[in-house]
Amino acid sequence: MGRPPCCYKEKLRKGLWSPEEDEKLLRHITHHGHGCWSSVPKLAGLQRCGKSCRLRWINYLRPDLKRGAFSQEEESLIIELHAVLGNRWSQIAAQLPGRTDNEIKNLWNSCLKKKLRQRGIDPNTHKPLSEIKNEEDKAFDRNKNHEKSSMEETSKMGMVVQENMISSFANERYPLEVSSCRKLSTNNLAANSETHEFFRSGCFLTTYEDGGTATNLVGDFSFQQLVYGLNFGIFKNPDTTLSFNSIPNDRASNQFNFGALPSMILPLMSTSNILTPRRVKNSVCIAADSSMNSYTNASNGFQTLETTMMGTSGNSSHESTTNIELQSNSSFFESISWGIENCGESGKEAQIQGLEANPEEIKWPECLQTPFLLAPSSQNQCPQTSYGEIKPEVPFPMIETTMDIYSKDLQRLAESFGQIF
DNA sequence: AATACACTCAACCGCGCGAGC
DNA sequence: GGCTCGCGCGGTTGAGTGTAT
Repeated sequence: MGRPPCCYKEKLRKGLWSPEEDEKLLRHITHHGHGCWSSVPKLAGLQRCGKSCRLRWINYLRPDLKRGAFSQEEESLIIELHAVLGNRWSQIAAQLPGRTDNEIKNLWNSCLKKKLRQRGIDPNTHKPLSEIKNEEDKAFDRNKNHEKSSMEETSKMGMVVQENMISSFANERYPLEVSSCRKLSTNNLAANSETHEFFRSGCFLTTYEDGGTATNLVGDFSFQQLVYGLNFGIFKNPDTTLSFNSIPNDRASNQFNFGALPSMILPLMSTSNILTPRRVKNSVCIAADSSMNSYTNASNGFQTLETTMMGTSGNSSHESTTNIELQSNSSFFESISWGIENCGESGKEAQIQGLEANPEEIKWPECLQTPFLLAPSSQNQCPQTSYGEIKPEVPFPMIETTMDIYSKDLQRLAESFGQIF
């Protein structure tokens, strides 16, 4: 039990401040500073306690206060900071000039918490609400998927993964495993604002000796990351090497290795570019948690998959959201099921060479012959392109996509590691 | 128009902490 | 070391306002 409030000592006013009171307090502090708050009311001629005066000054009268609604940037920053600092409102407020802890706290409680929940994120832990459920699902899927083993399908799709190449981050390993490749049902995708999947992943920003750069995702791959990878592939440097969804570089040998998803992108990209090994100059790993929601656009039937990636490193944190809009296609969604082939080096080489030699002969699952449409969610006028019709020489829409934003944000994170790319 | 409900936000309250005695 | 006091923080409240029925 703390001390009784100072207001109990005397008969002091409580409640809302009148303009006259504001005027008195403002005039006093402007001329004399606040000094000892407990003496302010007496000196300013107010029937208030010092605590109340202090609060009124800090939250309302202070001249450097920023008025008006919070910007999107401010909201994002608050979410980022909250992920790191929790409910330390004063520390959060210190990062937002002109904003008070009280203001931020109110915004959080009335608005931001709700927004996060709508994204399927627990505002307290900043982890997806579905995490526990997903873990249960994964445990279930692990058993099922191991039974039916997707080796054959994996081979068809040219997916090659070496588990021992997977780097760890945050002192943990997130090995690729079949169980993480959860298949989504159409019903799930049709649900409104549902978090489908949560995956922990590492994100690598890599520069190559030939001057190229790449963003590699690694970790607990999922179907969503496949879509994520498509998003990367469509809009980011389509005519050069893309390792966005590859297994991370094997640092021991400084060798770039190939991942599970490029085969999905092959019809869109130059095969040789994707598969040509490149020597790594530098690479930084960023730990990240991600969640994905889908929304259905009733007017055009498009699914918007919204991926939110939250990364932390040291004292900094980050959140970015990527949207990709897909036209619903039940056969496509239902049929995607891919796994990992933990093959040896020779097997990998053979597959790579095979693909390089005869990229046209890649066997695609029947379902993937069904065209699906891609368009950036913010630009519905973007050409709707059947992936089967895309030719490498056709220029891709190079627009400021969310992926570009994402890259910038990753850059910020990378800089927090003290590395410049 | 009346009522209920939801939401925002200013302000209050309790408590922890550190300084001073 | 123990006590008092002031400051600052975070949780909570409740008046005011907006919106739906």
